[in-house]
Amino acid sequence: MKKLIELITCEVEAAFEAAGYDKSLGRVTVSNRPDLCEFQCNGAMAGAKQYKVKPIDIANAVAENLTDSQVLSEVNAVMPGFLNLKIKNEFLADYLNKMSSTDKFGQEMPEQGQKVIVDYGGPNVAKPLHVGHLRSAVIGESVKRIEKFFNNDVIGDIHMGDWGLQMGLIIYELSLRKPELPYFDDNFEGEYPKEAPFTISELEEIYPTASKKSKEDEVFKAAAMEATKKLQNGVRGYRALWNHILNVSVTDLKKNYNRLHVNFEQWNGESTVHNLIPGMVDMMKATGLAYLSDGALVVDVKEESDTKEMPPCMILKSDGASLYNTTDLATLMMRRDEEDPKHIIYVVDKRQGLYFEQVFRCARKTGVVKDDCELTFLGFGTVNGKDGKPYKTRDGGVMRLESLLEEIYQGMLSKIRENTSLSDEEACDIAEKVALAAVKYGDLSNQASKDYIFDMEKFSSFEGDTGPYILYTIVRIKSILKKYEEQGNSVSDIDITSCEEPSWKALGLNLTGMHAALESAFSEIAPHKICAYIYDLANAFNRFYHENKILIEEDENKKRSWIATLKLTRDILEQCIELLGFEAPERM
RNA sequence: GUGUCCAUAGCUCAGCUGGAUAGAGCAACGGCCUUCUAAGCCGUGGGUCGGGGGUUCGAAUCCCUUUGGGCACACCA
Repeated sequence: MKKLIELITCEVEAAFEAAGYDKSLGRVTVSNRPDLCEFQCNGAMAGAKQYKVKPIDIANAVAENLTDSQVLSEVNAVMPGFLNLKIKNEFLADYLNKMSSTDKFGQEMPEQGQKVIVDYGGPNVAKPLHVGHLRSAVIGESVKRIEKFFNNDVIGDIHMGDWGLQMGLIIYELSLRKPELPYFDDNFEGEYPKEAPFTISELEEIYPTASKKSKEDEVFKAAAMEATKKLQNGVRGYRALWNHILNVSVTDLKKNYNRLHVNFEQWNGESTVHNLIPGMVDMMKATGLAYLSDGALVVDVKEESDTKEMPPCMILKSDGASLYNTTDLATLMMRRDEEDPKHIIYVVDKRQGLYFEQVFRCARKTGVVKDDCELTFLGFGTVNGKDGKPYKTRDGGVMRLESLLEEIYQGMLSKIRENTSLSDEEACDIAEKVALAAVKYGDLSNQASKDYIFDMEKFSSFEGDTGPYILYTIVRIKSILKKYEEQGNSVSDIDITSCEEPSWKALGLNLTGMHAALESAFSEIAPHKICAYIYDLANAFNRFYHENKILIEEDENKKRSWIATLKLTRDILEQCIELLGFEAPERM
């Protein structure tokens, strides 16, 4: 269904036309002066020059044509030429009823969905997740849900780093520690053990140790590179070991991501496209686009319009080994052939912006993506501590995602226990939900591209523009609806009818704003627009709640209408937080 | 050096396809619970939107310039 603002715009456009002016001047926006009006149109001032007429004269003429509008209750032309508009309460009530009874609240969307892939530029295998991975996961999950809401067929690919030197480092370090393992015996022909010879915690210790050694010790590094090569060449024992590393890591990753309610349809990684690389490289060489420069195979991606330096995109290192670029390009090629996506969104650290620009250009030039496939780089900013520097633990180490979530969860749990006397089981369930909302809302309410300060106290304080505030609002509504039902009433199939309470109208107008909010969140790939919207909506509801006693309202019709309005408010809020990737408990 | 992003209240941030008095939250202060959850609501104080110039009837918003930051700049990912 059409957005409310479009319906009003239609009215005003017609009035402009009837007054002899261009109808494009009739664009209506939400008022920035709620004390004066609900909607406004500034077209009279824009048109004054064009028609050489005073803006106020145009505004007056247009207002004249709107006197018997079915939509508008009030039209005022004020100096210097604003058109201040208010809509009829009955019209609003009608509109809200239509929203209630229409699928997805009447949100307009493309009829034909398209295939979209979200690439999380994933975590490295064998390295613990940290706050940086939080952003990718949380933003990516929300983007995925928004895409899905708008009828797109969306695939999330975690895209792990599972193939480079890091794997060689781990394998080589392991060969020093446990040389007796059959994986290192070239003559071993039996079946390798099913159990991995290490746990996730050991793995997480081995990798940084080996990484450090390789930076300090050339010999170690060379041996690790040799191990990498053997792995990539398919040496049996190394492959078996690699599988163990992968399995142990993936199991751990799934545990963490499950807690975040983040899911991936694909668990691809750099290794997935290993076999595609030779063919791709040959193709790039054959077309003459790839050439040797300082020993490395590169593709020029410079364009004439560039004002900045644009280094070529490297396909192979001078030693002939593949690198990040190679696997990303090969992945694009694989997706082209297997999924044929129309849009690929990379949710990765914004510092990789230039790198992705190179990859995108190279991909276009060499045809590994089709022309009809849009490529988007959704770069996110750094998570900082209160000192404005990258987030660390108290002793300066990297904060593990696991510990971070646990800390917030424990904080929530003790607060909930203070305030309520719920069963342990319910308290834990609520704490988990509220903690998740706190973390996700805290992240998503910022623009993705900006750095933000991760302030555990702020997120746990439950006050102001936070996830818990949104949940609390929803729980309040649920509680009222439940009480209403307990009084023997049904909350479904009730119509909203208009009333005179300003706080009701303010709430209603806010509800109609959902369409524009979700639409811009979708088109701009900006979950924070949803946060801003539901915060406003929650405020509007809480104001209404405090000004009116719903359950003891004596006018039965009014009461029923209010209940229906509450139900719509709850449904929209829950829809929105679902798009953000969290949910509300029944009580809190 | 080149490019890019940023600079708005004491702090953290909205607002940026130009519009009327620049908004929230936190912090400070003052009200509101015998009535649907006070994790709430209402109110007060707090700003030359980094500086300068320009375009415009109108600029936090667009353009130029300047200062101060962050980040990136082929064999890491």
